[in-house]
Amino acid sequence: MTPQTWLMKSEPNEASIDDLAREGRLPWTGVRNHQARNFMRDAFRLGDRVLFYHSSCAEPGIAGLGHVASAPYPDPTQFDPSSSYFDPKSAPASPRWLLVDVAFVAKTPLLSLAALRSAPELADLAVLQRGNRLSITPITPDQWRRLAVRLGVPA
DNA sequence: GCCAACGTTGGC
DNA sequence: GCCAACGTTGGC
Repeated sequence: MTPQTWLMKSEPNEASIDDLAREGRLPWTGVRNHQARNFMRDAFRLGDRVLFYHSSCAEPGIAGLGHVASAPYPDPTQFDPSSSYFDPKSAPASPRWLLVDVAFVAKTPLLSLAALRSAPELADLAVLQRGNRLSITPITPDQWRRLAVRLGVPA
């Protein structure tokens, strides 16, 4: 089966594409939204493509590529009282929050949010829809082909 | 800092 | 189950 593609938002002051490039792979900690968690739990497959999106920063946009590098497993920060992601309602026997590891593939020239919005052929991206706040959104195969052109990478 | 959008909480 | 209040996200 051909890999699916996901857009995953990260605040670069927490984890940037440069952090991922340096570390090679990172656990995608901190997802605390059921819909985003369910994507990782139910739909992610090893090797799926990840579009690494910088959010809540001076220049939001797609900053690089990765791939899904693990099966889903419990996010350890939910059990850590010193973590801002601590969830007192979660127990190790029945963890509420899962994550996957994401591996580095490549940095791309920043495809900024402004550039995404100004590309008519990308207007259907979920991340551009009014009111969207979801930190993980699916990218269709056709959307990926159009994005690859803009990113200057092979589809 | 502002604020639109949307999710969650909790009283009823 | 309804819904008002409140909290969070995230661009600007």
